[in-house]
Amino acid sequence: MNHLKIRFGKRLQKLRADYGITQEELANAVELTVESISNIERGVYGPKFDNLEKIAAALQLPVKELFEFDNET
Amino acid sequence: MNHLKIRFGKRLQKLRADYGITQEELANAVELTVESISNIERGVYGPKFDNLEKIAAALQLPVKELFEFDNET
DNA sequence: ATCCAACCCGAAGTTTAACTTCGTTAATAC
DNA sequence: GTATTAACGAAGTTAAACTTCGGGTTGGAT
Repeated sequence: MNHLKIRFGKRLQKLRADYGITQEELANAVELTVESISNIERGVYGPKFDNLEKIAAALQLPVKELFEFDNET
Repeated sequence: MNHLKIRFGKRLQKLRADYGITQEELANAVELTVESISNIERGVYGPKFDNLEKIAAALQLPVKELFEFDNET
């Protein structure tokens, strides 16, 4: 239905909020700009593979958690 | 310990084998070359976001399944 | 009311990961 | 011996990911 990028972005936004950090703090941890984090959360683009790993590490989560969407098997 | 790319590649290789198709057949379904599938399975690089989605679709799996590794929480 | 923090949202430019295209090698099976 | 499947390198191309500007909005302090 929705793109993966959109769903991933929303999922990231929620997990980051739950973790209690700002886009800027996540950006620093992942070594990206705030704008990039914003773009990723809005589904403008997905992160490249290396940054997927860094994002999961920053939030202290396994990568698969970032792809755990509602309504999915 | 191992890179995400390596673990992802191995996971993909297993899931593809379980699904019973060749690299070439997956490549056709995803609109990539066989060499690219080979590179991804060997962890040379990870797929871009759009192709992540296509790979999961081709194997009729949710994306998160591709990141379900052994020994992980 | 205004300052500030956090974030949204384009547009235009840059970088480099992802991808392709060659070619070679090797194992298995028929 | 020849298909099939896949590993593996190197060199070149493409476009997704990322940056850098800019301006705009919201909500909560002071």
